Amino acid sequence: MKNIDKLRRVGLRPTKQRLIIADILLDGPNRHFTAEDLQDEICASGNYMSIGTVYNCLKRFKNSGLIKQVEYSKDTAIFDTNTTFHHHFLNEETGELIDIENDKVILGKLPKIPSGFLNSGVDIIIKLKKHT
Amino acid sequence: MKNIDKLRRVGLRPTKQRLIIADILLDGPNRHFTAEDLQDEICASGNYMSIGTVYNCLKRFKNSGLIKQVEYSKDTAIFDTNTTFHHHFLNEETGELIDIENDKVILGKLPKIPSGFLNSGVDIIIKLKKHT
DNA sequence: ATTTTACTTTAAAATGATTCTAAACTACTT
DNA sequence: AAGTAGTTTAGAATCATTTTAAAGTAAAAT
Repeated sequence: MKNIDKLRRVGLRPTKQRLIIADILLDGPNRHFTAEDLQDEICASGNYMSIGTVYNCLKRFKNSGLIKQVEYSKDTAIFDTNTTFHHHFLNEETGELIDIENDKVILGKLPKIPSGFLNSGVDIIIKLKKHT
Repeated sequence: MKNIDKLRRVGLRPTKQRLIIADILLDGPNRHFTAEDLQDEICASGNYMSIGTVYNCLKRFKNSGLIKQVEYSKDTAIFDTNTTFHHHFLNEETGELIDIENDKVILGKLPKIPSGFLNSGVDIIIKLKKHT
């Protein structure tokens, strides 16, 4: 599907800037990135976009389900083009994330959900350090 | 054990400010808190401490293993007096965290750890939303 | 006990990520 | 073609956190 239609389908007006970002994010392979990473790529593609617009677009893309935001990043927000239900390895030294597809993990036993609440998602992070 | 000895045992010089913080954190029941929460409690206890010192102490307490830092907080660092291996429920509406003791969860299947790396810890977050 | 040394605290400035603002712009509707 | 509602922009503002450099303090050495 063309990116202009992906935007329309989720109710986002397809502006020039959103299409630039969609072309970068929604076609290639999955990846993890920050707002600044994306702005650099926009520059590298010969375009320009204010950092405010980059943040604004990322928020809208996320709220529309076109991308996800990784929940457990410290200083800087990390976004993820993989919108399926999945988990992550985290390289503790570099901060690098690697996807773990959902079928690679099975939770054998879950705790009792506090009453009045529903489980609305499980996130698993497996931290990695270099083998000695 | 007296807090002055808990500090000495991990190699932290027991200054007046570290003892104030130790008295607040290391005696009562487990809790989750931010640097600002702690500064408020220090005030409430009739003491004063600059926010820089609060951050500095929290970092040293964490590096010494007296407290932990919750990995998946967005804007503000959240600390945890529960230093055992455990997981969390996250109330998505309020941001409130609830501990899940380790024996309440069993991982039935783990993904293959990338070669050259060791699993250095697993963090599980179960997000909660209010039951309709 | 006094001096010395290394570590700690402090207020304030600096930083860095993110959000807000208000004006200029543009996609869509009429 | 004109109107309107949503969008982009630069720059200011905000907020958590870190850094700075000077003043203070705990522990070690005399």
